[in-house]
Amino acid sequence: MLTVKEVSKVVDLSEHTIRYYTDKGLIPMIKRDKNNNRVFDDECIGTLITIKCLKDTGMPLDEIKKYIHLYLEGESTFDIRYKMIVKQYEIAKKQLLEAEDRVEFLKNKVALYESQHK
Amino acid sequence: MLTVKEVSKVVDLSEHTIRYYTDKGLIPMIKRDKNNNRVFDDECIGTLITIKCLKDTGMPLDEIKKYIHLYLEGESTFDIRYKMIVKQYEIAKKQLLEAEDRVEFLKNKVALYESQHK
DNA sequence: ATAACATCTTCGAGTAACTCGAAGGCAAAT
DNA sequence: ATTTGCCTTCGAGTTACTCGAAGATGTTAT
Repeated sequence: MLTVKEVSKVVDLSEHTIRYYTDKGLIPMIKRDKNNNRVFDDECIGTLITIKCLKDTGMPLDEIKKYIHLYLEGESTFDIRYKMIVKQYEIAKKQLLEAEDRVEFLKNKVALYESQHK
Repeated sequence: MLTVKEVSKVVDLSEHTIRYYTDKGLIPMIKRDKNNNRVFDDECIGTLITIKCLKDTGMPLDEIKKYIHLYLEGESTFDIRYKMIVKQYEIAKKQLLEAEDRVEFLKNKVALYESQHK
């Protein structure tokens, strides 16, 4: 059972961002303790990790929210959720190629600078 | 010599975004034709490609602008420019690892969905 | 020649996803 | 008892787009 500050370290997102996500309804299973503080269990943390991955593949928060809620609806939403994940998987693979290109590009730039350094 | 529309296809950025960049001063060497239309030569396109790469490694537009202008100042700014590029190169390598992790994560999710599909 | 169309321009408003700081509540430590 | 530290909510500000409207200009069709 972790606090906002603790999960912010675990998932590497700012405390502000984590509160923003909970308030937007992206982690609907989150509970509060007797002092009204957010408490994160393993399910919440797993959800946050999924949110982060989907966000980083460019999925808008509204669509991520939809995915989480479809998941909570159960088996009947299997097909649509599967399609959503496959789509992001394709995007992730494309992003990987682009990341490789950027590394190449900057590696060449660095090499160029170093060749000019007398 | 290309128009906004043409470069938008070459570098895969929207026409709006390209105008936004020129108006922000990120492509200071850009010229206008007799009808006041933006015209992009090879140098402009090279600059745009560099801008896109730096932006995708998370550099803010203001800092990219600074880099471009330092470049135009010549040799005296060599060291600072070199440091800026090395920094983004390190970030690009980190992003590559993260992109790999996302592909792995989503690949596993897809596999999980497919194992449950009867 | 004139009308229609495409493509360019500027401008201002709107949006997503943070990002920050202030003001205040509660609980343990000195 | 008060200071420290972490939590809360709220509202404002920022970045980087993103969009659409209104208008100038140049090209093509009749």
